[in-house]
Amino acid sequence: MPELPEVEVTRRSFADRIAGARIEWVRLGKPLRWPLGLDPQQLVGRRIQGVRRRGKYLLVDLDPGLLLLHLGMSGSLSFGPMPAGAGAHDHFDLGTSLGVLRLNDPRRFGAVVYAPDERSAEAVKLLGRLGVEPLTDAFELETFHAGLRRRNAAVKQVLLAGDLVVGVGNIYASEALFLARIRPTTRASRISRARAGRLREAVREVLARAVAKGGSTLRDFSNAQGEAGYFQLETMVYDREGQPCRVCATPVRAIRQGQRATFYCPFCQK
DNA sequence: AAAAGCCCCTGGATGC
DNA sequence: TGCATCCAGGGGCTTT
Repeated sequence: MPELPEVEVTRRSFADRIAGARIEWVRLGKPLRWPLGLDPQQLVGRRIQGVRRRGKYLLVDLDPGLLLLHLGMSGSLSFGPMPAGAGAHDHFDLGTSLGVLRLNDPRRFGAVVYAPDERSAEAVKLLGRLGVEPLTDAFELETFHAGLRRRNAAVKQVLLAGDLVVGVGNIYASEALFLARIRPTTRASRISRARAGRLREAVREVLARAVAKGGSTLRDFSNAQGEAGYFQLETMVYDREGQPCRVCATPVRAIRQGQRATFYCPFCQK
């Protein structure tokens, strides 16, 4: 599920509602990817100042400290009135004066990690290698092209790696490469400046559109208000193997790169 | 330094 | 209906 658009949509769906809340209790379910890193009781009494996003991480700013929250492959958050009970996959509850923030994550690839501040070892370990934010002015063509040129791997895998640019997961990598008319198997080092420019624009376009559509709900994604997204209804190639390309009607092709599915149009993408 | 594989975990779809 | 197999939106870690 959650790539940059889903995480950002989630953030927007509860950030304003939770800001200013006081933490009153914490409930932990089964272990997530990493331990919280702090006695949960230590969180009680702290105020939530706001919620930011970095890549696919949510940063819940506390006073003091912060929680780094990741949705993994199957996580979703909800924030609202006290739920009746906890389900089998509800693995983290933050009870606050303004409502309960709950992480539901069947596969438990997600995580909630406490860090004393953004420069602490705990935070740097998770955020330190992240690339530039694609929807900001910091995503510059010069730097992007230079980064691509020094990588020999397939451009799709370089996008997924997240150290050049963050937030592009498996769905949006295929979609962005389609928009840019670049074949996913192209070695990043061989992408011209002009094509890098197209790719940069395509990444921004596809992520911004997905945010506007509330993200993609493939199986079970919903934002913290329980609302589904609709971007999956307009994907150009993702999960459309054998179906006609929406531009040229050539059947969409599926391949595997690094144990992940890639979709592209063999006619439109060179 | 970069790239390729492995693995964490559960559930849904598919095939026999 | 039951069981085995494969696949899934991520990404850190280890090995080449």
